Amino acid sequence: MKQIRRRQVIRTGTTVEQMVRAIADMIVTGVMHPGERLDELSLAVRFDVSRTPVREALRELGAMGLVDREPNRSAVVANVTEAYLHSMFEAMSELEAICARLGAERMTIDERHALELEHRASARLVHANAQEDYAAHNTEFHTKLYRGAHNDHIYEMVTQTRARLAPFRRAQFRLPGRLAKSYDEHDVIVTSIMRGDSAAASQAAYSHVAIVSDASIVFASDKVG
Amino acid sequence: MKQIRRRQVIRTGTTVEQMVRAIADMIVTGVMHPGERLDELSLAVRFDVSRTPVREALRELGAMGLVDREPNRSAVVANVTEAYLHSMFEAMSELEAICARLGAERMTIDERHALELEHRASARLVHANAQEDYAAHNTEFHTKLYRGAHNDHIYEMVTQTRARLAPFRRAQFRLPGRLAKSYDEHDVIVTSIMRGDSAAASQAAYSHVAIVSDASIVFASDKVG
DNA sequence: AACGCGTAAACTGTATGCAGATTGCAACGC
DNA sequence: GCGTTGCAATCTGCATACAGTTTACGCGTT
Repeated sequence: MKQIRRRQVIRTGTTVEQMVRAIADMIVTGVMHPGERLDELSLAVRFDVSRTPVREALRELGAMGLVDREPNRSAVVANVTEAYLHSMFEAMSELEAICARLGAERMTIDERHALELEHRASARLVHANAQEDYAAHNTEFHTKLYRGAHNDHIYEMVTQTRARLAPFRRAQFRLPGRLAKSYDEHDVIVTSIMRGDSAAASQAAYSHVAIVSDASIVFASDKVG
Repeated sequence: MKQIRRRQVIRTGTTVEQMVRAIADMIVTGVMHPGERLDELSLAVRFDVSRTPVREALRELGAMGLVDREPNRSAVVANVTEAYLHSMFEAMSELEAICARLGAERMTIDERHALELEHRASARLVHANAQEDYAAHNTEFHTKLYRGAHNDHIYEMVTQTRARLAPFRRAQFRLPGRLAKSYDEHDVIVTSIMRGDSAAASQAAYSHVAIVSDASIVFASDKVG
C-alpha cells in the first residue's frame, strides 16, 4: 500500500481521534442508520489507513455507546431497545432539569444574557418554519443550558446521552406545530432562569424533554427493534 | 513469542475485555494509584499478549475516564483536578437523589425488602467497626438503590461515575465515627423508601453523598494535583 | 561546574500478516 | 422441493514488524 502520508487536511488530533469524530458525526447526523454495519476493512479503505486505527476508533465508539460490538462480529451503529431508549429520554429529562435548576442558581449575568439571546434569535426561525436552522439553534441553546450548571461531569454525561439519542430524535421538528411549542417551552425555561427561580426552571426543563421524548419515540419506533 | 493460549483462567469474553476488567479493577481497588503510568509493553508482558489488545484496552479505559491518554505519551491512571472531582461528587449526589426518588416510587415489594435486609445486615459490622466488610455491604446497598430506579441508562451513568470516584473515596470509612453515621444516613433513606416518600428519600440520599464527598475530598487532597 | 547539543534508547502509532470465526452458497441427500 | 452439510470467501482477533516521537544520558564546550 502507498501510505504517502496524505491523510486529507483534517487538522486536529491523532488519526484515531479524527476517525472517532468523523464516524460519530455520521451516526449522530443520521448519515448512518441504527443497525448499519461498520466493517473494518471498508472503513480502513475509506479513511486511507490500516485496520488497526479503525479498530481502536470502533472500540472507543463502542465505549461511548454509539456502536454495538460483539466478538467476531462487525460493529453496528447502536440500535437500542425501546425500553433503553425510554430510559435515556427519562435520564435526559432528569439531567436537563438538574442543569436548569443549577443554572438558575449559578449562571453568570453574561451567561444568562447569552442564553436569552440565543433563544430570542430562534424566534424568527419558528415563523419561517426553518427546521434545519432551528435545530442548530436548539442545539446551541441546550449546550448553553448544560454549561450553565457549572458542573463538568454533569455536562459530560448530558452531552454523551444527547449524542446517543441523536439518531432517534432527528425528525422531531417535523411534527406540525412542534417548532412553536418548542420555542414556548424554551421561553418558560429562560424566563425562570432569568428570575433565578430554580424550581420553575427545573420543572420546565423536565417537561420540555419529556415532550420531545414523546415526539421522538413515535419516529423512532419504525427503526427500533 | 510462545502464545500457548494459557492466558490465565479468566473465563469470560475476549482478551481485551478481560484486560479492561483486570486493569479497571486494579485502578478501582487502589492497586494502582492516580498518576501511575500504564506502559503498553509492560502490560503486554504481564498479561502475556501483544501490544495490540493492550492498546485497545487502554483506549476503552480512556473512554471510561479511568485512564488519561495523550498522543505519544503513556496512559496514566486518571488523576482528576480537584474541581472535576468536586463536580463528580456533586453529580453523584444528584444521581443518587434521583435513584432514591424513583426507587421510592417504583421499587417492587421484593426490592424494598432486599434493600432493607442489606441495610440491617450491616448493622453489626458498624459495632464491630469492620470497615472492609462494611464497605462491601455499602457497595451492595448502593447498587440495589441504583437498580431500584428501574432506569438502565441512569444505572449506567451512576455506576460509571462511582467507578471513577472509587480511587478517591477509598479511605472514607477510616474517619472515626463515619461508619455509624453512614449507617444512620442509610437508615433515613431506607425508611423513606419503605414509606414511599420520594421527596424524603431523595433529600436523604443527596445529603448522604454530600457528606461522603466531604469525607473523601480530605483524603484525596494529598493525591490530587 | 553548568549548560547545550546530539545521539541512542525507550516507547507509542500504524501497517501488515496470519489464524480462527462466521456467513453465504452450493451440492447433495431425503 | 426443502433441509442439511461442507466448503470457500469474508471478516475479526491478535501478533509482529517498522516508522516516528519523546526522553534520557553523556559528551563537549564555556
